[in-house]
Amino acid sequence: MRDCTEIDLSKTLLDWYDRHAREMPWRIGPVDRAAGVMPDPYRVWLSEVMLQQTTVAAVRDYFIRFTTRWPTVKALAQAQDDQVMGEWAGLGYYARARNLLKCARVVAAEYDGQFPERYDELLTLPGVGPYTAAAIAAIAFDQSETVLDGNVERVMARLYDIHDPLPGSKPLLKEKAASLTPPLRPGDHAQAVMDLGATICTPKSPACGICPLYAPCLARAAGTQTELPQKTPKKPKPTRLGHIYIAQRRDGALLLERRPDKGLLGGMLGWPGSDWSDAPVENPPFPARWQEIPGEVRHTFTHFHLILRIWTTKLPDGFTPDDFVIMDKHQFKPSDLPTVMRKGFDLWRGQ
DNA sequence: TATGCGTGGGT
DNA sequence: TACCCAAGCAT
Repeated sequence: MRDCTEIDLSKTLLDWYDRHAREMPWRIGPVDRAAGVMPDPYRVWLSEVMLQQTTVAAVRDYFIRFTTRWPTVKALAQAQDDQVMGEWAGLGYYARARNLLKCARVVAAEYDGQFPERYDELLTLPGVGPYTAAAIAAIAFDQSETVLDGNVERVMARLYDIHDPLPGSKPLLKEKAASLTPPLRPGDHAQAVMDLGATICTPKSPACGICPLYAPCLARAAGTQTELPQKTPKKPKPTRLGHIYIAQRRDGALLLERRPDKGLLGGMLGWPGSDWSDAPVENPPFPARWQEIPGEVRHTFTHFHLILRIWTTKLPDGFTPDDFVIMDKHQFKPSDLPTVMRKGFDLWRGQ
């Protein structure tokens, strides 16, 4: 049972959304939605997976390329793994791409290409967690589910002036968010809260002066909005070192490797190399006169900084070492590489 | 509950 | 520069 205040807040938010909703390739705007147009669940799912920990600006072009190449979940389910990994290259968190394919194949095979509509059933799909399941149920199927992402956490922490630190405060924030979720237009409501968090209730300098929730916001009243939400402090990132080896044949073909599915950059194409550590052990893919090229690659992952040295040599004709991939000049695309590997390629090509 | 997992943009 | 942050999930 909700009291009148939450209903009022929800209506205020929807009114604001009706006027200020952002346009996105995967979104059905409030006007079309009011006319009965519903989004394609495949596109909602794909966009939500891409948007996990990733900005709208970074996702837009990837989403267009994916949906152009694979317009339906059945089409995606039939794609080859390396084609999907290549198309995902540069977007990061590559386990998402592997789970994307798994999920597409489950939906194609077990659901005849129709996404399930219920939260708990969505939650069983690979790569679909509590946020994404709620987002799909609310946005694609207008079910009254509550999304809790970074935006919603921030908006709720401020609206209710909650100082308990994340992630411990998640249950409380979810409870607050649920109390605002309306029985009607839950999809628009979910997108409204997230739009508010992305454009008004921003992390650094929230635009409280133009916020539709200015009046009821407890943090704004207390002047604590920029301190919220509180987060437990992060650990410092160590710096690791490594070597990579780029070998090219006379005809231009390159020696690469497909990385194992588990772990960092799992399933992606990359250059053969050493381990990444304080004292990496040099580990060329075959014995040769390897030359170190000037400069280094610097890259930062989620939990460590990396400095890579680049070594190069000629790849002998007719040489096909086990556990490596030889890519012809015309089939190799730098854009198929994860960014750290593309940086290595760029440095090598530029010298 | 804590940790591993990418990348690019903003300040 | 060195953080912080972004529509989280799997283990």
